[in-house]
Amino acid sequence: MKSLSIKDIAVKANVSITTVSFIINGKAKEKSISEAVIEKVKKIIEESGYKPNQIARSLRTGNSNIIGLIIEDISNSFFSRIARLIEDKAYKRGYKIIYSSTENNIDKAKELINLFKSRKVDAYIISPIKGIEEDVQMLLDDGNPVIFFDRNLPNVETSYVGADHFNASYQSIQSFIDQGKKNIALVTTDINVAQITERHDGYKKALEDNGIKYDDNLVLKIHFNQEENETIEQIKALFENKKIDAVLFATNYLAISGLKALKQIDKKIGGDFAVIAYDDHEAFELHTPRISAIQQPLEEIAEAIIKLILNRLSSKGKLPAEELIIPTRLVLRN
Amino acid sequence: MKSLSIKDIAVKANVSITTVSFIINGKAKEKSISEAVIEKVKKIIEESGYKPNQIARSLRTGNSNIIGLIIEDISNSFFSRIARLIEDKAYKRGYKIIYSSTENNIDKAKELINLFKSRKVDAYIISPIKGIEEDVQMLLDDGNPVIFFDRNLPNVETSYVGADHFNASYQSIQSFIDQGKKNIALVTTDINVAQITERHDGYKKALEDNGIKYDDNLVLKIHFNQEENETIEQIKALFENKKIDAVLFATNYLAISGLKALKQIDKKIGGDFAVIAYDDHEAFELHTPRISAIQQPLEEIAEAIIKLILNRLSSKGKLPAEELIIPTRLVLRN
DNA sequence: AAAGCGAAATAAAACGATTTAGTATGTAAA
DNA sequence: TTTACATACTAAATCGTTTTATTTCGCTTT
Repeated sequence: MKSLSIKDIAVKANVSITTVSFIINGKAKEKSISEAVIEKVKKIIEESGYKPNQIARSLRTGNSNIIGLIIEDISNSFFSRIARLIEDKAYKRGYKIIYSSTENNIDKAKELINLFKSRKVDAYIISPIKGIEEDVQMLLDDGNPVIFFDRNLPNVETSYVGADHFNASYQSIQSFIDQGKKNIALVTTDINVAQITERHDGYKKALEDNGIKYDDNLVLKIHFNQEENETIEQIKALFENKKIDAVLFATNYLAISGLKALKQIDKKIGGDFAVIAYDDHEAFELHTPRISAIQQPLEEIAEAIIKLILNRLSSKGKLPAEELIIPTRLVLRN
Repeated sequence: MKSLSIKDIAVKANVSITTVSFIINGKAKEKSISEAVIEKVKKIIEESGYKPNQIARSLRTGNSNIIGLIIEDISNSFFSRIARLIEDKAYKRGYKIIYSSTENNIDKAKELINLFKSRKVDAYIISPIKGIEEDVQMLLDDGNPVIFFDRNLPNVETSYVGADHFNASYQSIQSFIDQGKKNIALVTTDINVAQITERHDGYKKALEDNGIKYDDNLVLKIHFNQEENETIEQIKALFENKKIDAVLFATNYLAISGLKALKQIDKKIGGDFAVIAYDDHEAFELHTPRISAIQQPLEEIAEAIIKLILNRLSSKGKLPAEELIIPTRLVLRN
């Protein structure tokens, strides 16, 4: 069964397509359509269950009411939660979200941008990776709103919403030091993005400010796409070979692997060994003992992203790039 | 800057739009376009970076190469993992996924179906809830492929992929009984979907088959949309007021809440008190002691869904509805 | 009665692709 | 020489909307 078109409605109501279109789009008054006709047409639309074809509409108007969301991995709880919040908020304002995961693969990220471009999404929300600067710049040059979140690309001038990774990391290390820890390790990833280097820098700075010498041997960089088992082995090696009394995990999935590693070598978390994880996770509250974590205010981040996007969409001219750095919360669980 | 259209390419190459279209769509040979022209046009497309406007293409061909995925909640790890797998597999076959969460809200689910319909998605993958039968039936009547997963709606005849919830539940209870447990509780939700009632039925049947009387007081039905704190209080009440030596949690988020509750009342999991959770979760492996869980084979489920969808998309005629019941795996962690 | 004007409605172009039904040309078969 | 047919290519219709420009009509005004 073919679905109804505006033409079918026009025929049924015995008016022109134009008239129906004006009524659908709330321009009836403005275009001085008579009350009687408005009523008649609305009734027919109601009864027939007609819904305008969004594809035709998009083709004509050039916008899709779709926002593209490009993230690292939808199955990571940080991203899936943010996605859910963004989806909710966008939905309430009449926008749909399409999301897709890059898996930190530059080619896939580029492909996704092209795909979204050919689908004429109205705006892009991207958690970017290095190597896509040019592609993003092209989007911007074409006048598309683009918001980065979680991570930033220094050479691209567009708005950014993210947590204060540097300070979050700094404070965690400071709290270790306040507890009297001296040999503080950092387990991080080797992906080259601002958010990760900021976390690394905060670690360094906190040590230096407290007169502790930075030791590269206490920093473990895990390769992004490797098997979890290998990660666990590397973390075990770190703890077995070095004297360490505190560790900051730079992402929640690293922390999960780390906890597994600690369990395997039976290293207890407690008085003389402390752990903090970046990004909270359900497992941390439940763990015995409970694991301290840096919480990013997801709700605030999502809200900020949507606000920026909608501002850009509603204003014709280009707005200056804004940077929103949102403070994190260190939840110490002991 | 306006993006290029097929017309621009045609002008540049000094051929007709038709010719360009044939070449883009790989019909050049079939339509006997000369090798020289093919080369020339391809070169121009390459150099200019032209990408066909998918919206125009969709309008004309009537299909979008988009599959709509309607789930309960993308931030639930079961769904986000499935989503990721489906996305991956679909992507490799040239399909995009748009997903959206219903939050178990009938109106939102209906709205989503309409939204996807007006966007002309090629197929629907739905984890359905009661109350949307008519809407789905309309989709089917219009010839749209619809696949249910995780849950089924008995009165709608369409393909379904899901785990063997009844047996999973049955086996869990049987394993409790084999360990000598007698007072076995079930913590489940009050949402009225097949998958949840099947889990309940499996619980009942296993008890009966072992000569244990079913006791409604040992079954706690948690209201779906309530605050987690309330859930925890209810679970605490259950354990404090009844003599219970084993419990099956019917979803992973209930298990998470349950573990929190057990921690609060300091009830230890071990020899004389056993726990199994439906759907595995990272927290369970890490928990002390480790928590047993029923694993659904996500990869298999995703693969089955995609296969069914693609079959339906490639065959013109309607195929008979298929039901794929996939066995689960009970992982006992002690 | 002609001109002017506002109200009410519409015809037709446009968006950017696909596809049907051609046309023009050269060559082989009758 | 005509017919047939393959080759190489294209004009124009079409998908379902939005939107610009235009028409039609009745009513005032001069």
